[in-house]
Amino acid sequence: MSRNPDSGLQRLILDTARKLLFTEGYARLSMRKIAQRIGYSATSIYLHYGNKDELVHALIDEGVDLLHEELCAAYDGSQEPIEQLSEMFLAYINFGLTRPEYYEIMYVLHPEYMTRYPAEKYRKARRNLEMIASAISSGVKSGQFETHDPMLCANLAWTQLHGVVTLLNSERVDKRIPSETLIAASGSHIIRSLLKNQTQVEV
Amino acid sequence: MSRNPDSGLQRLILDTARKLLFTEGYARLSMRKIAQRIGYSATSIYLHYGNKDELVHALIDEGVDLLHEELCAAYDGSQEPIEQLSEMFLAYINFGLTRPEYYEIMYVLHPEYMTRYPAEKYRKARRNLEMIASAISSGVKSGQFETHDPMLCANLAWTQLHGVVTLLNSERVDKRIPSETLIAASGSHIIRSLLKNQTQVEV
DNA sequence: CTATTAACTTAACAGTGTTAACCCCTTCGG
DNA sequence: CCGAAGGGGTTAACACTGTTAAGTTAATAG
Repeated sequence: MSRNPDSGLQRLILDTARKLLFTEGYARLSMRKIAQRIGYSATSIYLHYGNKDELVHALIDEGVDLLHEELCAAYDGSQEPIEQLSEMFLAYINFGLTRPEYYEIMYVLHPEYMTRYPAEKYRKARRNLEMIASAISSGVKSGQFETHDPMLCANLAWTQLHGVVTLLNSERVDKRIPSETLIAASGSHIIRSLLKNQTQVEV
Repeated sequence: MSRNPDSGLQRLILDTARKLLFTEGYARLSMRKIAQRIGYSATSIYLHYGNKDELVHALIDEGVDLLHEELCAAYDGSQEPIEQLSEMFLAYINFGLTRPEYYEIMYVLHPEYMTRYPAEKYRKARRNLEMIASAISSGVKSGQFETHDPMLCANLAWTQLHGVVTLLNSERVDKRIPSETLIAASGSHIIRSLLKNQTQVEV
C-alpha cells in the first residue's frame, strides 16, 4: 500500500502492467497476467497495490505527467499565442493517437467502473487546461483574440480535441476523411473561432 | 440466431437487457443477470443471440434508430440551415446526456472489446452525419456559410459534440463550468465557424 | 532461543462468457 | 401407432476474472 515506487517489486509490477497495457490493451490487463509475467503469484500485487484500480491509478499518474510534459514543451516552444495553441493542440492529439492506452485510462474509462481517481490528482490534470487558458489570455491581451472567458474557451478546445482523439482511436470516423485533414481542420477551427478578425490560419 | 425480434423470448431478452443496461450500466450487464431476471437459464439466451456482443449489437440498433429519429425531428423542425443545425446539435447532446448507456455502447466502447459492429449498420449511423452535411450544404448554397467541404465540417461538428457529451458524461469537466454554458457555447461555436461574416449567433 | 514481522504462497469465493451434453415435448414420416 | 427429428430448454463444466483468508517461510529483534 505504500505509494512510493521503491521496494523493487513495485517498480517491476508497474513496468509490467504498463507493458501489458500497451500490448494487450486495458480490457485484457489482468492481475494474474501481470503476476505470471514477473514470476510472482497474483496476490503478491495486493501487497503493493490495494486493488486493480490503485494500480491503474498509478499508470494514470504516469500518463498525466507525460502528457503534461509534452504540452509544456509545445507551450515553451514559442511566445506567440497562436503558435503555442496550435502546437499544444497537435501535441495533445498526438499523445492521444500514439498512446491510446494511456489516453483510454486517463480520459475514456468510465469513472463508475473505477473507484474515483483522487480529486487532488485531477487538479494535476487540470494544469493542462490552465496552460491553454493562459495562452488564450495572452492572445486576448495582445489584441489578437476576441475577449471571451478563456477557461470556457479552453474547455471548448479540449472537448473538440478529445472528440477527435476518441473518434479516431475507436475508428468511427469515415476513412474517406484522412485523419491528418481532420486534425489540421480541428486545430485551425478552434483558433479561428478565437480570432478577432476573419484572418485564416494555416496549420 | 434468428435476427428478427419475434419468438416472444427474444423480445423479453432484449427488453430486460435494455432495462439492465439503463439501471446498472454496461459494465454490470451480464448474461446471467438477464437470464435470472426473466426466470430462464443463462444459456437460453444463446439460443437467440450468438453471444453477448450480438445482443449488445441489437441494443445499438435501437439506439441508432432512436438518435436518428430525434435528429430527423430537429432537422424537420425548420427550413433555416442555422436553426436546423443548432437544433440538431442540441438533440445530439441531449440524447447523449439523457441516454448515456445507449451513447456508451454506440460511440464509446472500444470496438476492440467488441466484435465489430457490422459495416452495413455503420452506414445507417452515418445518415446522421449526412443530414448535418446536408444542412451545411444548403447554408452554403443560400450564401450564409463559407464554402468548405460540408462533410469535413460535419465531422468537425461531430467530434466537437462527441467531446462535449463524453467529457460531461464521465464528469471530467470542471464543475465550475455549468454544462448548459458549455453546451450552448459549443453549438454557437460550431455555427460561428461556418458563417461567412462575423455575425454572432445566440443559441 | 523465542517472538515478531515482512514477503510471499495456495486455496477459495463469487462472479464472468461460453460450450457440450442432455432432457423433454411436439410434430411428422412411414 | 411408433420412432425419428428437432426446437426449446436445462445442468455441468471450462477457463477466465478480482479479491480475501489463511498458511508458510525466512529474516530480524530482544
